[in-house]
Amino acid sequence: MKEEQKTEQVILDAAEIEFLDKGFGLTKTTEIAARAGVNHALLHYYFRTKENLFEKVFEKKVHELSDSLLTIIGKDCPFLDRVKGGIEAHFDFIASNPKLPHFIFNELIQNPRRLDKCKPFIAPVIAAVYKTMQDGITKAVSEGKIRDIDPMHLMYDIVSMNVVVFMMQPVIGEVIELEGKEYGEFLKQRKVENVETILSRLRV
Amino acid sequence: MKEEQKTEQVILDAAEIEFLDKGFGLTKTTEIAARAGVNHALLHYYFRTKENLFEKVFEKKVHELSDSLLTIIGKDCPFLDRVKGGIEAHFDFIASNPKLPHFIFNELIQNPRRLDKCKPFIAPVIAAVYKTMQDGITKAVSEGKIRDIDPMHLMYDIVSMNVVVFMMQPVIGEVIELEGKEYGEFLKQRKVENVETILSRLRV
DNA sequence: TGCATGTTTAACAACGGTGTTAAACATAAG
DNA sequence: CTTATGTTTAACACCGTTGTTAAACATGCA
Repeated sequence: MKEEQKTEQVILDAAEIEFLDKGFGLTKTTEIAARAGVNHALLHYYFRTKENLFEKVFEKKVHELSDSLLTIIGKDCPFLDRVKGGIEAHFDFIASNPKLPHFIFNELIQNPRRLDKCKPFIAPVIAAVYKTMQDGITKAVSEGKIRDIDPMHLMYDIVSMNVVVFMMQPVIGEVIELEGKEYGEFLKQRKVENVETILSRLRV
Repeated sequence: MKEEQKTEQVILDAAEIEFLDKGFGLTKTTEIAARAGVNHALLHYYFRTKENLFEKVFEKKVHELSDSLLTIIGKDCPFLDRVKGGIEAHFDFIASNPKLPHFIFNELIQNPRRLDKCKPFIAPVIAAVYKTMQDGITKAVSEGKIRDIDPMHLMYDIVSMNVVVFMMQPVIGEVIELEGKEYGEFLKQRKVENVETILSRLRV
């Protein structure tokens, strides 16, 4: 029975890699099985359909992505420091999961029906982040520490800056080398730049 | 012969819509034919293969997207005004072609071989924008009008802010209504916010 | 020992998508 | 009128993918 769970997990791990790479529509169950080092009949034995298997992976990934928004609200400290920490934490998360945003966007575009299933647990997270930010902003503004900003726009600013870096990585990776920079070095600079840009927007 | 070109164009237009929506892998040639109001045999008569048809569409789209970078360099005027105009023009372009960035990224991820074919005409555009920006920045910095910034980062900042708005539209569209805002209104605000954020980053 | 469960093997059915072909038809141009 | 070309119809071959099934095997547990 331990063996049983282990195999299921091996298949799930393989499926995660394949789905994240190619999306639902272009992933072949046979290749998942091959990656898992397992017969393709066994995959159907455990999950019956590709759709079932996908949903398990997808839900997990949606949770990971929406939870990542929570990293934007960091520890309790002066607002600007908090935003800085939040941006950096979020940046690091995306750096560790570079394919995640594109994967989620793509699946939701390709099959909007999935949106209904995950809206219930995305919405509260956004609402929570929104509220926490709102409080922080109101306080910091009243203290004259920052300029006013709609929390939704601040979230968009942060997510935009952090996400695009990694979405464009496969495309720009080689081109950037033409400029003589290592891509790793560029990423480091980019993190600093993202923080600096958002903070500039906030500073009075 | 006029008829001939017209039909070819009708097919290309239909293909463009389908490919932009679903990507190469998930688009069916039969559906392209159906949308074009044309028999599916005729499609093969004109283009022989799905791949051929796709390449025609893809090249056109890559050109559109890379050329859009040129809109960032607007008319000749004080640097900050120029950047403002550039951001707005770029924003408007993406607004008119909201599916374009995701489409291009997706195809290049799915089939990196395509990158080689379009790198030759993307690279010069980036280089041109880079150089023009570099000149503008150097001058404005020496006049004490802006803080220094790497042109590549400035490009990234602008593209990031503008692109994500429309990439997340299908996902966030409904959620944002919960906040009581019209999405159209949100977009208008977003355009202002993008300009403001970038300009804040530049101002001394 | 024997049973239950996990796993493999191998073959198969069903389906859908790509691309081909041949025959018929429409129509404009010579 | 005749020919060339664009177009439709309908049928087809080919292939890959999903999902199923039956039989055999391995292994641990009763």
